[in-house]
Amino acid sequence: MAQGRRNGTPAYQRIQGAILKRIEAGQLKPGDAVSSERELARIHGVSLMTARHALATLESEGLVERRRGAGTFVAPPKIHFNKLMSFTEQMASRGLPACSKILSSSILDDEPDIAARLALPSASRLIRIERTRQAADEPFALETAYLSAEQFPGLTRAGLERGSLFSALQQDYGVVLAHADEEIDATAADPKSAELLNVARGAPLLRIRQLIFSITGKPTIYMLGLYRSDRHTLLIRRFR
Amino acid sequence: MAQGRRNGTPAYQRIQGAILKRIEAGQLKPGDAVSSERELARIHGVSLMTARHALATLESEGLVERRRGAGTFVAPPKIHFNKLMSFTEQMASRGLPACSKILSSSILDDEPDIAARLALPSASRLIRIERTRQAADEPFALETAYLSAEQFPGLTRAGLERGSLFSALQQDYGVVLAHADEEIDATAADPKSAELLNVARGAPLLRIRQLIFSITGKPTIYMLGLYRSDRHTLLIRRFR
DNA sequence: AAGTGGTCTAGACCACGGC
DNA sequence: CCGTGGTCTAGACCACTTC
Repeated sequence: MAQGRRNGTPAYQRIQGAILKRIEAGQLKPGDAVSSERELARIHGVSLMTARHALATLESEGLVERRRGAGTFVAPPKIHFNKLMSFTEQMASRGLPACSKILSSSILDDEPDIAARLALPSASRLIRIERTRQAADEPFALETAYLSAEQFPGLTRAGLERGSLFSALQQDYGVVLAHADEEIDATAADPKSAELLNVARGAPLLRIRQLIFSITGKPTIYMLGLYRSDRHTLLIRRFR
Repeated sequence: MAQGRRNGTPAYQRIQGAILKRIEAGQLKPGDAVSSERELARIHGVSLMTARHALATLESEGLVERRRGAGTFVAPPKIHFNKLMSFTEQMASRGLPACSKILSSSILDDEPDIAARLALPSASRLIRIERTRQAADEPFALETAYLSAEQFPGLTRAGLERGSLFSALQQDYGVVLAHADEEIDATAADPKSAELLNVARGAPLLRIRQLIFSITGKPTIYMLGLYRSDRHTLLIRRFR
């Protein structure tokens, strides 16, 4: 029979799909045993190597754990460390009410450094959006985002008040964000930031400069964030 | 013949080792083609599936890229984002000379908060090691590590001057570290830290508190680090 | 002892890339 | 066209865990 593709999808992907469906439906919970290689091979009418391949790649994606002699088990809930989330998503995931206020939204045409980071010609027109972020009526962050004015015409007036910048890019411009490289350090609050964040001048702030890439690999947003360190800590997980 | 293990190592790992050796020796540079599946199978006297497995897992580890119809190529220089590395490893990977100085090394028995983070009974005896880290003759970090005194007897005097804490744990106690959860914020330098780091009192510092886990999942080291923000930035990459 | 994952064989056909 | 990686078969033995 050769490829057991009934519909163009490789057999091992169909098997993975069947398992993922049961996990998403809640029939399989973390720690539960998944069908064994031999069982999957029998059920789906494939060879052992194919069933094995399905489980092996699910393991490398962190969805299941395999223990020799014991079986294959649904992996513990994935922890959302190091996830690229919009502010709105972050707050929602913590169950906190969030709001943000746009301080300014303008078009610049002489920011060669930032244009370069976005891989644009030096004199490109850029949208700059300055926002404060607050939770529980207290501002805790100041974020300035830069995007290509050419790529996102009309963004300045778009529905940034009602939703997140991330979802606006996706819904209005079809741009899906994939990952961000961030540079993190500490800095002292300058007078303007101090006032906006309601802290003393010179107070330590966490500074995060991030370059956010779309799934096509194109640098899309450059964002500078200043965070009150008494209201915000960054959690990351790193691996060997 | 069944398993082609000549020395207990699986054949696919021997093949990977041979490839990695050539990469490390500089014979293969990023972008260079690696031997094809069929070639590897012939050279090492294994079946195609085995050679394939060797390349497939190297790919999932990000060491090579495979392009259908074209071949397998050494992956571009690995970016060490979000990697758990010892200070010594970090500096070495940047080609910088590094050194550290142990300020104190002592045993404490009344640090219930820290003991709790390490999942130890409140009154556990803890080793505390305070070090400054420096590069180019200037201190840029102050790190305080806490470990179980019971788990690591004699560590205080062990060869921390000659090598890294990470490698000492691995070589002398067989403990291999796997990942770390970190909490990052900004703080102002207190008088003592300011003096040790040679900055003004109140200067902003990047503070990283990390709990480092071994491969067995046991919390093993609690480390508090203070970093001069003018000499050190943290780079991370996050994904959707 | 029975069942599981880990490794391996010696082939096969397909889809794709570059010449 | 030829070589590449992608998928797949129908078995095999080994090492390990669980009972």
